[in-house]
Amino acid sequence: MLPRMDPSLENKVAFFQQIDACRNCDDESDTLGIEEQILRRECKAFYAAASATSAFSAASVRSVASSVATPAATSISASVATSALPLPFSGTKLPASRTQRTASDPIFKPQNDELEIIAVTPRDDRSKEATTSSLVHGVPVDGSIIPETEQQPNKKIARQRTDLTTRMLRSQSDLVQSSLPSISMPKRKRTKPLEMAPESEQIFKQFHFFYIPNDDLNPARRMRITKAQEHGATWTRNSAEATHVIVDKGLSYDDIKSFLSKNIFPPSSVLVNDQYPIECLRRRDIFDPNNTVEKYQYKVPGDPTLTGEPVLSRPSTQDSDASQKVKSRRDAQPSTHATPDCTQESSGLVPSSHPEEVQPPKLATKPPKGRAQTPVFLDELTTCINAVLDDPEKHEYLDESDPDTRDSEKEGPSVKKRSLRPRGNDWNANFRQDNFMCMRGGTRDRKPSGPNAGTIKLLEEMVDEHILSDETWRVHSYRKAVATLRRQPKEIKTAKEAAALPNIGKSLAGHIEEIVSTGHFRKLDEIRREPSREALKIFSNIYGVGTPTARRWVELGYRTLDDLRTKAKLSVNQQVGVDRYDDLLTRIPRAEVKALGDHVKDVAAAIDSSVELIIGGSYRRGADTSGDIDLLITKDGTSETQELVPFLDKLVEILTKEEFLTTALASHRSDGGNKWHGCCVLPKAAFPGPKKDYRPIWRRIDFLIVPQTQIGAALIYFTGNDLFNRSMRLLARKKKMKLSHRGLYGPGVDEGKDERKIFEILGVQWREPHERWC
DNA sequence: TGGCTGTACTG
DNA sequence: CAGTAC
DNA sequence: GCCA
DNA sequence: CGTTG
DNA sequence: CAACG
Repeated sequence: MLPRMDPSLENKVAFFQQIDACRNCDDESDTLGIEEQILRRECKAFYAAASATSAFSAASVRSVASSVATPAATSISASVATSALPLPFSGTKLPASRTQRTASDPIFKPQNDELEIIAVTPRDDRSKEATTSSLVHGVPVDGSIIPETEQQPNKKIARQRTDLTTRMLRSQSDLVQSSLPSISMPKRKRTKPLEMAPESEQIFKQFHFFYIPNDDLNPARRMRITKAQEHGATWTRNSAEATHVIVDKGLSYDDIKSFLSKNIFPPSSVLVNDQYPIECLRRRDIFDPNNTVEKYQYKVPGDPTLTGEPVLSRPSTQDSDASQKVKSRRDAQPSTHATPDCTQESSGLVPSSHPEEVQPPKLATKPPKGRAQTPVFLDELTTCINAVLDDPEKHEYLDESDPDTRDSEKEGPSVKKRSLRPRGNDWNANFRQDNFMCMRGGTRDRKPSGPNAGTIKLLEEMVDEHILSDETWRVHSYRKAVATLRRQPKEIKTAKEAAALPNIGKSLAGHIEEIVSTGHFRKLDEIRREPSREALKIFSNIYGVGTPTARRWVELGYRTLDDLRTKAKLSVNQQVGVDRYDDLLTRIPRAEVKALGDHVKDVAAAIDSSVELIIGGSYRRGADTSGDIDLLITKDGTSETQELVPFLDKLVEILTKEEFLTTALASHRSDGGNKWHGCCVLPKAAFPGPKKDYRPIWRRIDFLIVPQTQIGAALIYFTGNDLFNRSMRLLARKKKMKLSHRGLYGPGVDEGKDERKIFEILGVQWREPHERWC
């Protein structure tokens, strides 16, 4: 084990960093009055989140990437990733393993940037650095940093909360970037060694950032500050010299207004939220936060200038616009209701708490704005969806390369405002509109109609064939193309027309034309003619059977389910899949999903009335039938999955005893078991009609226990749909963050509790569950 | 030419 | 790890 | 299969 | 046989 | 599960 671990070195490094960060969370001494409370609050939250979380891992990223590629070629990297995976404990048992988990868990948190840095750093420096840094704080750093290839997560790494006695008050000078491109890397204590970015990326040079709270006690904030410094920014504590006032996420204008009024900020200073610097880095450009496509994405919630001005009012403009000045407008504002409802959806930032609506939400949300017409924002989700399955053009702003950008450094401290290309796009509006259309169909399926219904149907059939052929990426492309086609208001008849659309290339365009003109899709017909195709299809519909297995069986000469029953060796899950083949393929009427969910809720309430159950999946999106039932189980005040394990065990035990649950399909394995997969049947008692007609139909049901700190991310994940999730994740990644069912992570970002905030951070306009069909 | 979502269990 | 599922 |  | 991938 | 120690 030890020797092999080398590959996970990065993770280890990151792990230590995190521990370090956590440790510092406890740090309290502070001097800044107003922020003090805020700070503490934040630290606490972060600490909890950090310990409960585990999703941010480069390893997993790699793993995913590799899994996508050719199986053979990727095995190595994949294995590496796997080996580094900390298991999120299992639910049911193994208290022992838990200890280990605690230690390994944090490994997940590494941030991209850090890993990169580490990767480049020479080993020698590392150890040296580590030592140094530990001294810096006068705090014994737990197990030296990554000694060598040796250490294993195994070693007990106690997450000690050393009271940070040594809360160093950094002097301004310390804060300012050390001009020396330190050789060492900020592995452990990054107090001083800043890993300065290349000259070309010193986009913040000449800028003085003033943070609120203005300290680096919060690990997340510290990370952001460090990042900024590495890119040339100066961290100032002198409000008078601030060029940018960066307000932490979670703080609204109201929270800071008094602070603003008590200090003097230059009129030219810019008030932005913590996302702004991050975005600047991503774009490598100091853009105008007031004039971006994302509109108020970088403003502080409640900022009077936010509500006050119509979105378009100030086109590009220069600093002239007083709107972003921090200065004195503090007086006027509060009145401007903090809830900029109409102005921008971005207002979403509003701390409005939503315990999470449990079901398809109240209609209220929809009504917004009369200015709906404004093509103005395409929120990024739209963007991301487009990214994933649509329009290419609106991506431009994501460009990374840009030699041009940096040259213009000379400008004064004034903010350089560069408007991003305003994208004109009506089609975007169309897109949105269409999307709605889809949904609206209402409870019913929204597919029957549509100008391209015929074409879509054949293409979807082809998708199925490609699935059987295990042509993953082709399937992906077809799906995206279908999604594009689905939202076209007019019928696409020629290849040329088709090819002009996003996600439809030469090949598919040709197919489309063929379908439209001949009414047939030869390729499809051919494939279907293949003998054994039928068996292949039957087999891969078995739960627990994928195309490889199905194909193998076909090669072995099997053709029917009976063949399998008598001749094939079936895994436990596959046995269930075969035995209950028809049941599990039968769609579940919405009413039954609800009935099943209600039953579980009743039982759950009897065990612990404070536990909350939410039916996710397509049901939450408003589907009239579902393929299975997803139940998210959470409880107020929980921050770790473990806390709900006992409950889940009990729930399953009872439901099994009363024969609601008929079989378990998965859930165990050592640790990290946060879910239970199995089958259930509607209780006879609940069956409408004569008992004699009652035929229990086995349904797939999944329970997922989620600490409250991750419920938002979990909801997003388990609400889907697929394309929607992929879009979100892709977008997150483009923004150097990572989204998983546990939360959204990235430099300075760690959000899992609030579904809306995740949308916000990603710059995606909020969408109700029923609007998430892509 | 390489990427295309991200995580966890099974055998 | 390959395969499968969500 | 599409895209950057 | 238990672990690892 | 297959490979490994």
